[in-house]
Amino acid sequence: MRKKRFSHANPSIGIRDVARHAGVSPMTVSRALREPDKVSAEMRRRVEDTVHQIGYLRNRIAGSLSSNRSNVVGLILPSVHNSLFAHTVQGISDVLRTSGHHLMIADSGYSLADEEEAIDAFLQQRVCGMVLHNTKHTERTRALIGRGGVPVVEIGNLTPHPLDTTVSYSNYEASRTMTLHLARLGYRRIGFVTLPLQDNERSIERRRGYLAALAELGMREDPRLVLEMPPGIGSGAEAIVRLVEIDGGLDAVFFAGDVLVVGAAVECHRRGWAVPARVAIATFDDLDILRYISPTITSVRIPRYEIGKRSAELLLDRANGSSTERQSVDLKFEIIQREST
Amino acid sequence: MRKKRFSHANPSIGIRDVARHAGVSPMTVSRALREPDKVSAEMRRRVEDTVHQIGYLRNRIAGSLSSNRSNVVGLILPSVHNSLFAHTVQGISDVLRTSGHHLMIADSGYSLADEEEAIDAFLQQRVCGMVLHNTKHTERTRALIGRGGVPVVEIGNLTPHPLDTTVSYSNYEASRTMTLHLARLGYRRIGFVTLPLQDNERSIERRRGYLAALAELGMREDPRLVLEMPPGIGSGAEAIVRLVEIDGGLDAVFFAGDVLVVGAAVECHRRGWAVPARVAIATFDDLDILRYISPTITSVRIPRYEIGKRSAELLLDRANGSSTERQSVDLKFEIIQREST
DNA sequence: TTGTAAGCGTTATCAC
DNA sequence: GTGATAACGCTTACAA
Repeated sequence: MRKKRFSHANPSIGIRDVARHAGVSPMTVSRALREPDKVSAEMRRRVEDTVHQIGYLRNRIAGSLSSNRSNVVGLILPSVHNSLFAHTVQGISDVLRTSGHHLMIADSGYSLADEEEAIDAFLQQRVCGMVLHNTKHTERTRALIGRGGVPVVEIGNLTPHPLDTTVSYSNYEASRTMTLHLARLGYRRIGFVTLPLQDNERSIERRRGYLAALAELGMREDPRLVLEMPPGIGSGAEAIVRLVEIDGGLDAVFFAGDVLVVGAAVECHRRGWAVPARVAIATFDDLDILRYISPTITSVRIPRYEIGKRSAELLLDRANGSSTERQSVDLKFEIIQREST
Repeated sequence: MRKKRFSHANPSIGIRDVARHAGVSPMTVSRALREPDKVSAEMRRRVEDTVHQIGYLRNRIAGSLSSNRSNVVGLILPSVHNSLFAHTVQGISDVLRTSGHHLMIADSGYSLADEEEAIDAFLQQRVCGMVLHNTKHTERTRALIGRGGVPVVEIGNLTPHPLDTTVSYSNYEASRTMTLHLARLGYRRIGFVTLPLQDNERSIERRRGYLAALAELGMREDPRLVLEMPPGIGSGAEAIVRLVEIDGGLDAVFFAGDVLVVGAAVECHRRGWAVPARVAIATFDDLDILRYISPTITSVRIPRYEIGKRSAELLLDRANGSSTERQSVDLKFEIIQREST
């Protein structure tokens, strides 16, 4: 016997209502909606008609509980705000949409503790998989994911010890390669501007790549030529001025990310410093604008959309059990040589 | 008698396990976790300890089904990719995080049909509210929302006939005001570059505002001075060239959104067209970069972060029943006068 | 303050 | 191909 509960404000139309109206069992309705092939053509039509008639809306919450499966993927970004991630999110979103999945986004505010909290929350929501931009995590995060039984893809860096699967590129190699590229072009005193290093494996790896290149080249590392700056256009402008003023011999600066280089380019223009004659500049992240401003700016191109796409694909493969192996997919990078170097 | 289902791969730890270990009833565990105040201090501690010990993870799916409440908000954007939305998403995200809610994002690809599909999906997921950027919708979308019983906030335009609540600014007024501003500065032949108008109330309203201003000023509307262009930097460059070449008397161009104006600025610089002497330029959306490039660019400033924040706040008020009235909140805009005009 | 019983709306299982 | 039944893991309502 079913009792009515008073609390439910929304006595919404359920699968049994559809069943009653169509004169079939709830189970048949459920089948007709989820696996139309396992139901006779006529039955399918009858159910679909009834659904439209009475305006039935499937309850995925109930479905998920019953089937112990969900169609929601969680994504954790250092910052929702940062437009660099937009391409990656689009890649993920595009894949999920075509397979009937949904995307939940949280930001970790560049803090490992916040990431942990977000992961905990996602696990409580029983997401079917997670994409993490970070590759550094708290102990408890690793523990949670370890026993969570939920597939995870890390995308910020091709880390040597992934939690599970990783789809990315090597920040170390990209940074090293660009530095070598600058040296090959003849630059001898190369400055480096990094984003905050705290808890950020990507920044740390980029700096490591820069230093490795210097070592290979037999160039002496000079701490005064390495600046740690917050993100932002103004930050890049400030950085180029400080570097040039510290060292008259400086002939190139590599900006390790964000829009720093845009500020630098503008500032050079403003001060009449010829680029690349007076100082060459290069950057990570092939922002659209780099191709348009004058001089056009040399950069590392990262396949951000592709990273989103592939990571979502692999995640879904793992989530539906069609693949069980952990992978490390290296999507590489390119050096785009332009006028600024 | 409870039968075991064979299908469940993850015989995860449930609330009854916690209850057993702690020597209390499941109900008490539930209370201790959701409403700690309604439980004795000692009981609270005992439950919390047990939770940590056995590694229990709340199942929100089950909770939502049972309570007929959810803590997930759905957001539908024309394009996830577009970085202009980043501020708004951040505003929403910040509010949701502090109140224990989650954000699900879908994109409608600038198509009303896709928006409808996304809304249908969100409703199936039983979101507790939705934020829509679009203000134009299909019939069925309106019907779905009408009977959905789920609060909705529209944010793209302060539309006169909102589905429910709206938090935005008037695209019409902003565009009109900027056009009047240009006229007041002495410009007499003002071109207008709009983003695609198809199904986009924002673009349509902006053009309407421009035309209204011309009428007020007694300036004749010239269809050749109105260009509809796709978004993108290159698009803006192309537009300025076409407009200047069409009409030698043109003395200003108002770019109605996106990064169009950046392309225009760069192109003017490249061709040696003095800004604003040869042609003045202005735009919607106070992108960071507009303050840095030379000349700095006049723009409409829209409180994007604030729109996200306020819309999330109102949505939650509606969702938890603490407010039942539909509102139209006008967050206004500002004209930022800079060197380009 | 704590416990008991019933049910949230669906799906897995197994029988027909 | 279709249906009956028992869960899924939690919360509501009410009793103690």
